[in-house]
Amino acid sequence: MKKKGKITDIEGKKMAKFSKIPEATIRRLSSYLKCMVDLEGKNEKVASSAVIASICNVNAAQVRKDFAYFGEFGIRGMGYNVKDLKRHIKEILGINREWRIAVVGVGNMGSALLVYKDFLKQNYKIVAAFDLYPEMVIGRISERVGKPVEILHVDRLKEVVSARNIEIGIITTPPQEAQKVADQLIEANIKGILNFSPAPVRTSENVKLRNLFFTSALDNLVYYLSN
Amino acid sequence: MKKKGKITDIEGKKMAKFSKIPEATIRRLSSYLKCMVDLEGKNEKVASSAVIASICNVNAAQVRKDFAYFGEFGIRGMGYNVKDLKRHIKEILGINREWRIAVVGVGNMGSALLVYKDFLKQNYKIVAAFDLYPEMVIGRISERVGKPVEILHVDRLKEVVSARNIEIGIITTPPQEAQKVADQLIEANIKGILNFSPAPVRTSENVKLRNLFFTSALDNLVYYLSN
DNA sequence: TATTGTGAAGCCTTTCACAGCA
DNA sequence: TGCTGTGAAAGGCTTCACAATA
Repeated sequence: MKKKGKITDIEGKKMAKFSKIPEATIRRLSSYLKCMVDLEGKNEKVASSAVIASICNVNAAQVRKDFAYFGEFGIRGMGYNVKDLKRHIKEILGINREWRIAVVGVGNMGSALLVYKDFLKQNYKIVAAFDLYPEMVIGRISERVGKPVEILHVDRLKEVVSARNIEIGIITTPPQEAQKVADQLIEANIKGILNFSPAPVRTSENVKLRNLFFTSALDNLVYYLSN
Repeated sequence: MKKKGKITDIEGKKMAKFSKIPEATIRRLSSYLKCMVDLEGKNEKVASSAVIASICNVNAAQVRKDFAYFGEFGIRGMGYNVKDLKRHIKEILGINREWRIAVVGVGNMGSALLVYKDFLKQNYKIVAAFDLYPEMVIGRISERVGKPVEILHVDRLKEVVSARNIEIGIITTPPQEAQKVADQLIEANIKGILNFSPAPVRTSENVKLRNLFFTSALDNLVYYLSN
């Protein structure tokens, strides 16, 4: 950080000073992070932008520019220190602390998420699960995945979100329930929603929404297979 | 289609004549399609670009321009016919026919996908499932999800992909198996791979890859919650 | 010497604004 | 009249090319 200092340290937290960070950069940061975890697992200490670029399928200048938005993390002539870069990316993304999550809808997908190991590795902690029929859920999944969290009736959503300091809700209900659940999450003062259900969902202005549509990934793949 | 005819009909198939279609447009088409399905379910016959834009959180001009790459689908003064537009989008994406899929790795996530209803609705058909320990899988999931497809040993992948005309492989193995499975799928002459495992995967030039990293969606959400 | 950090150029995408049309 | 289709302008992102430097 020298000429134009791109980062401010406020109370020990790194923040982008110039908030004109491209959305695409943020998306790529996630993928760079996966790359760092992978390289760390292979005991690589240092990685050049060229190496990172080739793993993540992007241009090397892109990689350097993406990092440069947030500071000077590299060593000229060498590359980037894998451990340090990993730490920096986590700080930038805000995932250098635990995020407490509720899963709403404990069907097949929901129960898969309850035991999804990659969430835990990344400091994402599912601390509550809700369903319309908690007793049936327990019968359905308990012998298979154990009992990672108690399954509660969805009526208790607001109370429990508040009591357990839950900031993010994941919707894994059937599509016809998705909007209702979103409304309940908003009512419970959730901060962000990740919608796994294949239905469009509206939120209020102050609740961030991300959709994760499985078929969209397939649609995209198929388009490029067909054209 | 009038001045610059953006579409050719070759053997009954619509194709983009000028292939300079933005990638972002293709991503949005998927979301417009979900919107159309939703509106159709609500018995809406016609939708303006403004309505579609507001549901999909984009600009109305964007919506019109996206469609205009492929033809003139709208009616001035009216909007777009929901059913027709849905059909057009499916044609453009190439999902107006069945796509045969194999799921590799029948753990919690894999078995959730085997019975994921939205795939079927969209003409995505899972016609084979593979695991390292098929007998154990059957014990694990059969009483819960029934037996949508027979679970086969992964050794039979190449043979079965060929015999069943499978074009797409979905990887839902633990991360440490992902690359090996990708290599086997490539060896089996698969056309495209959708990687659900949280590990980076390399493919050969002629095999298209899409990653669907759950934590990336969370990372992105969290970044915007933190900043 | 190898590789980063970065202005500047070029390219791509979005938005505006309005002509064209049902 | 109301909404689409689209040229042109604006804006944003990526890539190039090279100075800076460990």
